[in-house]
Amino acid sequence: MVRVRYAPSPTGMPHVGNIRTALFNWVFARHHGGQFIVRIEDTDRNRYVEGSEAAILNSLRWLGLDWDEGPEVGGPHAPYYQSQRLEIYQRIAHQLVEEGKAYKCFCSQEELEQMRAQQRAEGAAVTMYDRRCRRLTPAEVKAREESGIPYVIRFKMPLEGTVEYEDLIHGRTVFQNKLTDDFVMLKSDGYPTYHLANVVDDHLMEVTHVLRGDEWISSMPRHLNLYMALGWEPPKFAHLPLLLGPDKQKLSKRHGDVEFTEFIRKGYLPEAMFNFLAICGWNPGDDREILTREEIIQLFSLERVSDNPFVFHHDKLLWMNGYYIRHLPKEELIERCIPFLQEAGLIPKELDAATRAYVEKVVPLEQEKMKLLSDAPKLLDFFFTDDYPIDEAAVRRWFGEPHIPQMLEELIRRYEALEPFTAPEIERVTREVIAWLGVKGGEVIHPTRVALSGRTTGPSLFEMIEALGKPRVLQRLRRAQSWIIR
RNA sequence: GACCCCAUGGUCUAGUGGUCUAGGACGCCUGGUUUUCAGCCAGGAGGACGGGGGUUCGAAUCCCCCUGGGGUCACCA
Repeated sequence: MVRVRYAPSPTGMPHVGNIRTALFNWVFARHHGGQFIVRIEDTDRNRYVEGSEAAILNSLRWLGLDWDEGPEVGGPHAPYYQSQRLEIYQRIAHQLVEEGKAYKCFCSQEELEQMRAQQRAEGAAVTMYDRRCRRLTPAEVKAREESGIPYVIRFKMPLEGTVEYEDLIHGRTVFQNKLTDDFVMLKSDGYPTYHLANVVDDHLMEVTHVLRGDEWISSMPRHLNLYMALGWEPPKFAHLPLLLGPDKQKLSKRHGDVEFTEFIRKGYLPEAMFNFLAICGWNPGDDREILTREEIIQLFSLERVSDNPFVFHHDKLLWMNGYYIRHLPKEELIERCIPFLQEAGLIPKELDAATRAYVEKVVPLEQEKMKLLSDAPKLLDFFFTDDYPIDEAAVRRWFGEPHIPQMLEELIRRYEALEPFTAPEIERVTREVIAWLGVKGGEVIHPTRVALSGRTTGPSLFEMIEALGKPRVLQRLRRAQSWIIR
């Protein structure tokens, strides 16, 4: 039975790279008919960010990544919050001390800083804990404990030898033990560090595969040695390629929009995000890139996960989102656009039947142009309000043309009498006006569009006129008469 | 700096010794369609596969070195 886990730390808003890791774990579990566990690694009391856990869980739900064990749903290995499992880590840490595999370190922050400064002064490019407390005699330890000096528990890294493992993505990797210092397992506040808590929980929760970012590779000697010291069989490891910013640095806040909730807010579709995240470092082995969730689950394999870092460019995501929007059934598109139109204040929170019908008529007109659901308000504002931007340059371009006064007059006269007020009929009479004026189609169509929407681009004109409705059209055409430049 | 990871057009990726004069996608350009934009359709530019050595009849594909980029070196995860 495959068991994987996503182990976020509630120290900030979730990040795309982080959610990508969650998605890979979820897909891997579902592919193998295994279980997906969510475990909250809230062991850093200083960096805890209120609300981030909810944001993380909501992001998973939004993407449709359901978890078999974890917060809210519980499970056989509860609790799934590390802050509620402190006794376990403490017990194990002290057990390792008793077995001589770990030791108490009484060095203060100041002392450590001093040590590092000293090492740097001596020309060391990198500092390493000098293991001074590892050499303390039992009597010295006892004395310090009795005088109440706070301590941490450090793991005794082997001073020589190597550890190696077979990474499911990178292959065999070897590390020299002497290069890693005696890392802290248990902090002086009694909380475990990532290394301890992670190893302990992955073992206790019977995790079979650890899929996490490449940045963790360098922690492998710690984790491997811990597993050995505890006499536990380590799970299989697969380190996923890092997501990079356009400058090839590890993706972070300074690269702009990387907060996952920001993508949700902007109007990306969950199915598009799911698809895109899945191909961030993975491919099905053929030319397909647009894949359904089912296809991804079915085709997923760690062998097809790339081992080179992935530069995250928004272009392609945006394209893919537009693709998914274009392929959305109309009713679906309408439902998803409504909240964005409400948010923009274009329609009320409570929709009456007439407004709803109007929305249903208008939204599909711009479906193919939308890249984001949040484009809807910008694209459609003039349908809902008279307070929309007017392209002044376009007005100057058209409203000095000699045929405009007559054109407006004719259009108003004919539209007013037109029944039914439908696109084909509107097109018919508009073309009559064009013929009557003896001008090219565009010379009527373009200025009319400007008169009705304030801009030079938009939906197909006749459909747009039908949707706007006769009263609004007449009112705007009359207003446009005041724009005429003589 | 040390250790580790990575190296195919701007970006993502296919490619696991010959079928590659390197395929696909995004982006870019051109043309077509159309009342505009978008979309759609059709074309196009852009890589001698980071460099150098090998191995081999034959290498983008295997090996070595170099170079470049990245990650990690906390009582953060």
